[in-house]
Amino acid sequence: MAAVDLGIHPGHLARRLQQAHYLLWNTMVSEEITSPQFAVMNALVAEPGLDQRTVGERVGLDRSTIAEVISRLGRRGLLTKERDPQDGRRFLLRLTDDGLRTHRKLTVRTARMNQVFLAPLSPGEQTVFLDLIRRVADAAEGLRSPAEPVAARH
Amino acid sequence: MAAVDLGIHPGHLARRLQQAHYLLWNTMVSEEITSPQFAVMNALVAEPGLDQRTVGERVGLDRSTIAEVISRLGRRGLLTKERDPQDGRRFLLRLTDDGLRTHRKLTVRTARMNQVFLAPLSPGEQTVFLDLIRRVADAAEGLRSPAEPVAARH
DNA sequence: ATCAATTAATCAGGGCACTGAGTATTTCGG
DNA sequence: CCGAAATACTCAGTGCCCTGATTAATTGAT
Repeated sequence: MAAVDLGIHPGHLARRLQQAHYLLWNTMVSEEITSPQFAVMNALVAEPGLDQRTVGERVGLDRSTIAEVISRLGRRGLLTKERDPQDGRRFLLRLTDDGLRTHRKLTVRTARMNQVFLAPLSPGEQTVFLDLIRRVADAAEGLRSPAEPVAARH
Repeated sequence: MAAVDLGIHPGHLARRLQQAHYLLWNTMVSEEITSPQFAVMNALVAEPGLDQRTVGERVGLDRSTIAEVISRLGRRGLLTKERDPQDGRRFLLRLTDDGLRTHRKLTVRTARMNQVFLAPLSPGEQTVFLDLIRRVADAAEGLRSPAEPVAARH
């Protein structure tokens, strides 16, 4: 019986946490717009005219995923995509009026959902919770690039 | 500027946490076997001969996803699937010798990965971290079924 | 000015996750 | 015993997530 207790495996718990969140989002926020889609819209509210790659960086989505998410948002008429006249490789992204309206509406619901989601924890625990997740996620993300050798250059 | 700070949104952090874990798993544990696949194998080490649905319940995967995961594990010869002679609807699942060997090998690497993953936190914080995630995930999962009325009867 | 690296975006391919609909088998009420 | 309800699994469809390869545009070094 070499089985392990997954209840103490952070990865397994992280997956279950995300699934729980997915479920709650779907019932309390929107069945149309997903959480990653909202994150992208939110980034464009903060900084209109960002290009695809940068948006992905802001919200933590890789190049392929961000392309799909943006294409879906575009199909629904929530954002526009136009070539950067300064740099023909980029597409500049902007929310439409509809996109702005949707973002505003979801912002309210999202706040409510967050309260429900964190309700099992005391206010103090909630703060700790967010802090701990952030620290673990940040640290692991830092491991991505094998510590660029500070570019000694020429 | 109605943009929100996603850094205090537990759902957004949960997604980033899971992505970070995915990355670390891929580099430190296995590029072949994924974390959900390991979870399924682990459930079958603990309880050989479980049916598909129950395995899904144990590891937190829905009926569709568990079917895919099991089909992949079967294709690689890590588990076998045979009809339950007692109940023709079920398939009983068992790890092969190869599956058992693989599980044993990954168990070691998984433990190492967990250490690295949680390294940014002090031992005390690690315990709190796991406890908080578990509580939030459990509570949200409890919201799934609209509170079965405790079946008073007969 | 030109050719080589770099960069933004796309495409192909594999895997996880959910819902709603459909099939086969078992169970239960009358 | 028999038909309805429940159960295990499958299938189709959508969306997120990653990697490796490709294409188009820009930048940089000779």
